[in-house]
Amino acid sequence: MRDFVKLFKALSDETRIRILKVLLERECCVCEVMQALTISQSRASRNLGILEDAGLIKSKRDGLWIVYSIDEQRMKSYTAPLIELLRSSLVNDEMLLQDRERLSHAVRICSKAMPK
Amino acid sequence: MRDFVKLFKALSDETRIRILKVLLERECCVCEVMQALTISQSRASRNLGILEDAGLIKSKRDGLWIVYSIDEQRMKSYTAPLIELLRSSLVNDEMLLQDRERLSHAVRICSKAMPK
DNA sequence: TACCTGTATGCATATATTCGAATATATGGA
DNA sequence: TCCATATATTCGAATATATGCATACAGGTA
Repeated sequence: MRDFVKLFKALSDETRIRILKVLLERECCVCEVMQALTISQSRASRNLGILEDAGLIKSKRDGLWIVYSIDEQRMKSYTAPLIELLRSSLVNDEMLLQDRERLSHAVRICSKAMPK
Repeated sequence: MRDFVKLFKALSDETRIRILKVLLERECCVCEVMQALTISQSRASRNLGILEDAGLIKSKRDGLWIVYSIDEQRMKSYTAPLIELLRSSLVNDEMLLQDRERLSHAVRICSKAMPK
């Protein structure tokens, strides 16, 4: 039986919803997510891990970076309606506008870009 | 903006998933839910309330009883894919088989039927 | 090897959630 | 009005979750 509880738990957090919406725009490495949402590195990493563990996103290594993206393979199965649900809510999402704006200026090198 | 977090929080609990699946079978009053799942009265009432607050189910009074049911009106909007997701998982659900069996014997009068 | 950098994780803490037991509320009948 | 009963709510304890800080880990480079 599919683990609905784990799936919905992963979705029941505002930070993770924001991350998913940003990932619907394009794939991101951890440092881009933290810049887009202006959250800490550990917070970004941990929440990305929870989303991945729930099967909503996947990761691949690209040099020093770990790049996360919506798991299109799974989307075709049971997570598809969930992703569609998120997609349908992208309009008039003020928070997403800000996250997207910051993402457009995000760079892959964090330490210098984000002294904090 | 739709309150996804509240919606998914409501779904991220095994008791509430079981309740939803039972309600997909047929509408139930609180005491039928508690008998079907063999849970306490306060637990049944509280979790039904959470599901209702999230907009997944609705309630109507029938004499002494409050009867809960899937909110078909909302199903047509954004909760539809969620309900479909649940429906698709009804097969091979061992727990549901048991809940359903107990529901078939449930009666509307609790105090005598469930001395506990 | 040694070092730098991006990411993951262990730990402590603040907050949130869940539950049972007890109590409050609401409806219907005598 | 008074009582019985179905449901809702409050309270406290146990447990789970989210986060920051510090540190460990891993890949790239010299």
